[in-house]
Amino acid sequence: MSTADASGPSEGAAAPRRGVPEATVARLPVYLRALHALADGGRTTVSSEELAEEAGVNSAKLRKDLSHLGSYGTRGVGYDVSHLVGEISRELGLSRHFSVVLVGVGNLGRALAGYGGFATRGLAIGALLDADRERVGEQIAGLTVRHIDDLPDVVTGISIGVIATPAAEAQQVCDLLVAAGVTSILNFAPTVLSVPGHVDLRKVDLSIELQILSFHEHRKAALAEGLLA
Amino acid sequence: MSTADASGPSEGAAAPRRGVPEATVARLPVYLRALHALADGGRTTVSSEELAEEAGVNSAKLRKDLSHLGSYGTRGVGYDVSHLVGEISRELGLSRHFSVVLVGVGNLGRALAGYGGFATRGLAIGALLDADRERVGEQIAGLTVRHIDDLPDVVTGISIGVIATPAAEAQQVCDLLVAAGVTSILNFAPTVLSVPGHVDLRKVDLSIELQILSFHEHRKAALAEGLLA
DNA sequence: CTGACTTTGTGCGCGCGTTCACAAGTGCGT
DNA sequence: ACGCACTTGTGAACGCGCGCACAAAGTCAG
Repeated sequence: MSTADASGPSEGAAAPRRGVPEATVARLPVYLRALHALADGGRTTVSSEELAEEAGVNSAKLRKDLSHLGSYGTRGVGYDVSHLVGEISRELGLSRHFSVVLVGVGNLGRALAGYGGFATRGLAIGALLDADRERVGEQIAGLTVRHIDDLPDVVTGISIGVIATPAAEAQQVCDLLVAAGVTSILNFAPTVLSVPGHVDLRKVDLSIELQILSFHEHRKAALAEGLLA
Repeated sequence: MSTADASGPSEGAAAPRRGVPEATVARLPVYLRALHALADGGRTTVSSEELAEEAGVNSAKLRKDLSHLGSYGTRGVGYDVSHLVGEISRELGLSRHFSVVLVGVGNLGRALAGYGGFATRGLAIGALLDADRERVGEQIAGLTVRHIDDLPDVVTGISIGVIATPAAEAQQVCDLLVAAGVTSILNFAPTVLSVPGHVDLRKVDLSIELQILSFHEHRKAALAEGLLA
């Protein structure tokens, strides 16, 4: 369960239940977005082929993914758009309307707070925190920034935390969140965090993504030079 | 090669050469960061066990990863920190000092431009573009924002593009980048982009990450309720 | 020089995820 | 009522990546 990477099961001991594969879970939000777009366009049903195209995946994969959360399609017809939206939302827990606490209101934090995609469906930022007294009291996206010292009071009933602080403070903030009862953390700080086993941790590292692209460019360039020689 | 997800090989036809696994490439930047930290701390050698701990991975995995880019360790001793930094940097193409063009200077774009992690080692933003005339001319992180119409002139010699625009404009911007010769794209807009086969595409989707955490919270909660019942 | 200790590099088995290909189910036209 | 066209759901094969466990290789003390 702990230290789950942006792409990896994690898993400790307990978990099975109805076992939806981690890889599938990671794609459900994409399907959901595509379905919303279709619904807004007035569509009521959609075939796996079409939806797969829209989501940028293989149609067989899509069907297998959906089959993991029950069979909600009709052979010969396809899937009912609004019904599928409901089922995926339920599976993702979006119908529970979890709140999120965001720590660190720098440029990235502001971007996240203002990010339409968050509030769009089911998830909403419930609190903003920062260590800088200058920022406390500021209004962002309809919320008032509070001081990090208020963290224990603020996170009552909130189980998801987002860390958008500098790397140096990330582990400390992480520990505070865990101590306050947060059990899922999304880390944007460029550091490896350690958390207790019962806490889910995901990371998004902007510079790593770029370095991976750099690698591919490097490889392409080396290949091209090799061909020239 | 096209439509590579944040976690998946991609692959079209050509590629082998010396074949470093995609999963390994994704971890190299993490090792690199840990190594820099060790070097700054004055360390000259490090064992796989130690470095693995620092990077949050299994030590066997670390050794296998490093073995993919040649054997640079000394049995009984460990790895030479600075030498390893050089080798990983070379493998990632960071010694080529690629420049990056960033399109979209909203909150997210600003965050990216100011992100220390970028410039840190080998990669630097070479140009900022935006469609909003209000923002053109503005100075951000030492660069002047230019208009998107200048894209063809600006990206000369730049092969990596970052898209931080709203979803609606992303595909259009993507096409412009590709037309201008960019062959690697990092997309932050919440949309599925399509690119020609020779272009590498990675995406970072903030809301998807949160929805995945929501799923895990949902599952934990359901499990707890199940135990109570 | 020898032997004990440390650490790397890797062969092997296992499980997950992807994909193909097809059987089974559904609606529509005649 | 019947068959045809369409689409789902899944069995099976394949390949990748992970982690264990160990042999090879090097260091250091005496």
